[in-house]
Amino acid sequence: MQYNFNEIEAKWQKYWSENQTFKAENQSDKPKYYVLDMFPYPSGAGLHVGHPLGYIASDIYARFKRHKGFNVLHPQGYDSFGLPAEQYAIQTGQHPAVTTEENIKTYRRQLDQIGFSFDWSREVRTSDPNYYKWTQWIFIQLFESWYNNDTNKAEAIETLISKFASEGNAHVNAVCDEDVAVFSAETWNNFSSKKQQEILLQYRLTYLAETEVNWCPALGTVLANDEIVNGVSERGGHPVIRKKMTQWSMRISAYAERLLQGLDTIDWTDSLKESQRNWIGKSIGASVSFSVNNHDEIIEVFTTRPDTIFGVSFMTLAPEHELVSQITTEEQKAEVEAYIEKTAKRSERDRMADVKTISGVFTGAYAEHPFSKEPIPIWIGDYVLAGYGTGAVMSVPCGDQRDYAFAKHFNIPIPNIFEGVDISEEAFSDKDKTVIANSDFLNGLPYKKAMKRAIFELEKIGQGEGKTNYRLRDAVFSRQRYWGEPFPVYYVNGMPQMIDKAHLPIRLPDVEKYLPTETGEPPLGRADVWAWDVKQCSVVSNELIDNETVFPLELNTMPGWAGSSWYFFRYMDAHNDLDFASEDALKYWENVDLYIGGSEHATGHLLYARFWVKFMKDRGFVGVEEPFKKLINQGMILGTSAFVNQLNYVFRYKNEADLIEDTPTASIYFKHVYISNSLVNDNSKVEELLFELINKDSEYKVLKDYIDSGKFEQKPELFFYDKHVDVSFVNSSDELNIESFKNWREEFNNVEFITEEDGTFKVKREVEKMSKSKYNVVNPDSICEDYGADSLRLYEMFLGPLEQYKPWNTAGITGVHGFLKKLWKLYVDDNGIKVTNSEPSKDSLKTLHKTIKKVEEDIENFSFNTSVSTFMIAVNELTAEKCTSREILEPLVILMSPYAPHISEELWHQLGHEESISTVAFPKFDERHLVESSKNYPISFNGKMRFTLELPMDMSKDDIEKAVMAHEKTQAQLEGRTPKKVIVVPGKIVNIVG
RNA sequence: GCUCAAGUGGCGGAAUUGGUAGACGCGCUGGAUUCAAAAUCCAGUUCUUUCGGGAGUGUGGGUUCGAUUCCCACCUUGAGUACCA
Repeated sequence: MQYNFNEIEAKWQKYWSENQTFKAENQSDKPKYYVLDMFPYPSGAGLHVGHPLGYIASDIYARFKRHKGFNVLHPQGYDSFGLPAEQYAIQTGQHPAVTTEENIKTYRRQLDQIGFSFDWSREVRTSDPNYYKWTQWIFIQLFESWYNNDTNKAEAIETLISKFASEGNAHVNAVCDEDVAVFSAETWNNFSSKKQQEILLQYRLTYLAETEVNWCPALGTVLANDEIVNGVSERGGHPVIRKKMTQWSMRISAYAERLLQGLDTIDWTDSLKESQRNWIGKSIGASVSFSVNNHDEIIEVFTTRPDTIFGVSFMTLAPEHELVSQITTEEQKAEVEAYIEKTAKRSERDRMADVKTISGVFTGAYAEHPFSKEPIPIWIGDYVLAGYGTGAVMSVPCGDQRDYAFAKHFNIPIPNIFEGVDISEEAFSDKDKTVIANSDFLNGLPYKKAMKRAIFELEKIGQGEGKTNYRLRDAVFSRQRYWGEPFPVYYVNGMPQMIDKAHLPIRLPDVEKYLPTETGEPPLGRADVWAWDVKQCSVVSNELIDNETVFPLELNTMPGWAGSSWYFFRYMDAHNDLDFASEDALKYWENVDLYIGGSEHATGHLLYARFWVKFMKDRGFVGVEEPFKKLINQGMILGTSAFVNQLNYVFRYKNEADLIEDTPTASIYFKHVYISNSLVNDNSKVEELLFELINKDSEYKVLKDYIDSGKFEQKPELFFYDKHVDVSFVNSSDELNIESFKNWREEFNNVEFITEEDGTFKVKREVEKMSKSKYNVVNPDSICEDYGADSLRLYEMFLGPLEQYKPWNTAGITGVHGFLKKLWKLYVDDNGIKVTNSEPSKDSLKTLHKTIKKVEEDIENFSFNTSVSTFMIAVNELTAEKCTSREILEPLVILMSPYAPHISEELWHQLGHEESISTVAFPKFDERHLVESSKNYPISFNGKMRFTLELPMDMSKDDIEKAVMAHEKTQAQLEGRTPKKVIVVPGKIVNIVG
């Protein structure tokens, strides 16, 4: 019987699906284990071989845990809201729901053929109204909550309202907007309802605010900072400008400290935790208020070095700082305005690229030093960022290199306040070695003490206090898109109102076009039926808006991370209509034990999900503080792109007089000539071939004309332009199939090739991200067809460590495929199964138990690549031993089943079992089988002598000493010296000392 | 600049409480089988050599009887982040 993988795989995939083999129950006697993949966005291009890497890893782990007796939840779903479907809809007019549905079908088919053990009965889709109903519900809960700093958790907004009604807001310690006015209980109660709502909005965990956003005119939407790369949009590369808009925001800053602390409780990689820590950006210091001379204004700054307060010799404000216009003197006005205008023109990019240039302007105003009362000149400079801290700094040139450079540049004095430190060349910022001098009450104090004292004194005079600052800022939650969750919000007198839970979901309305409206409103502005009738409690036509019972609905939609911030809870109870998940299900599954996905979500999804979970915990909706206990980042599988070298000749003009518009060169660009990669370095040969071509073909006469004109240097310079070629036209020796390439597209029909002498044409190779546009995509479908899903699974694991980035190379798959054939032959021959009940040999028992031990360790450590090698060795050894013993071969096939489930399941049934292999217990490792009879002990003697001595394995320490001593005695006799003393060191080594 | 990760044959990569470096696979070489090819099987494959051996895990030091593994400095590559006061 042959190893017919296609037949076997189809058979068992059908079996698993029909028998619901991997359906997880919400209660069980077994311990629970939750293995989750980051769910995919179903793109139109389908899966390539890079996508399943993480899924294969998590599937191996999930299957392993089932063998180990766990009740495993291993679900999958789709993050199906997103920009690509919308872009496609804009171009084609197709409803995103339709294309999304099609893409999901492709994904499902491709996932199924790889044989994952997903429980598809729990599938979720973020764009499904039954799912986003609960996304909307969570949004409402955020709206109905505020963050109480006293209890350090989120509370229902009603508790805040009753506090306001009974005592005002003076003693309320909440995370809120900075500009909240103080009011008494009486004033509160006399406020109009609208005024009350306005104030409450300043406290809610999601709130409307006028925010400066990154507006991308081409996409008609707002982008998050992490969606902008180098000043242009990540998708499409369109320019991005700053614009003010009223947007929903999430008060994630309330959770900054808990998000930071929580990192210590979870098992994530250090690098990932580090990037979250950096993103949160905690710094401890003080805020200090400086009064401005001759003005009422106060400038507040944040500093991490209050101990250097006596070193302040100037202040710097960001050019965008709101006080700049008020404090600037008449004389300086023109200069300051010119500077502000100049910096506003510079793009973020320019400002970043040009860190070294120092620029700034004096405002003419002076602030007063809180202690010395000396006047301090106030400058503006673009090295101070409006977005961080208060947008103003107290500049201490002796202690901060940027302040130092600024002071040097503008000849501002640099007072030294450090004991025994030379600051003539650069600033001194080593906190540990700091001793303060020339600083009144801080003299002689080291950094930490000086800092405490400074804060104490500042508080005493009411001009400052200790403060912790976070870089993490509130997250904008509105998107001007169509294909996202609609907000369950309507507006009465401009104030947002939440729609009651009973009427959710608020479904996406139909629109004619998916573009923003002509007036710049989001696409939902095009909807005709998009108003809320508070009497009927339903969405009605816009025409009925009457300011009494029918009101306009929110036009924005939620961002991509809304649906992905809580989906792991929905899998626990995916079909619940009454709740996002039942209490029992939440209590049983708790949180994700193992989460596998890419590291690109380090500061996006992974931070937002943690934020939402903490909020849901505070409000009692869930019982866990962190969503993902353990997290593994799988690396990416890269593609090996192929390029043809397109010729490009550049001619340099001889005489300046001939230059056209100062361009020193003229170039000819040979669209139709490609040159084999191994020839590109041989210029003389290229020229020879090319000139041959010129004489032959009139199309290249222009080159001849150039040369004959005499205006140019004799020798043109040669450049090559790389052009992507579909990798399917290239064989493993980098040779291009010229015919296929010519037929690929019309423009290539008549191209010329400069080939090797043997007529072959070599392409250039480069490793890049796998992508449709780079024509380097390898499709898993064809791999499954040619080698089978088990081969694909094993090979993806075998490629290298899970976390690493590695290029795909289809050639290598023959190795693991050959191994599977060997495995098959070990069990089955032409007459069917050949496994017998014969007694296993010692050697085969040893092979088996060695394999059990290694594979179990590997899975626990996620070193799946070395397991595959271990299997190969085991099968080679058992084949060599002609092992047919059931006692060996049955456990072996269980070991294999997480990695290669189809072949294992088939062999398991051939061995006469009825039940699925996935329910069988993992083989137990027995150390006794590994015990060797003897072992080579390395013996060393003061580094001068070294030999090995073969001794029985089960010898005691004393016996080893005796044996080595005996050996040493004979050795010493032979060499005519006195024997040395022998000491056995715990471990593998024996030392002999003099 | 800072933070993190990593440098081992032609290639992907094994090997750490410090103990025979290069497992396993690809590729390559030779052989068997075949009319031939594919497939399969067997042997070899770090470099070097006067066939005794010698060198060898990015570079230079150090600790150790012994270092791919630990320490110091440097170089290179990748990732993240960026004027964070």
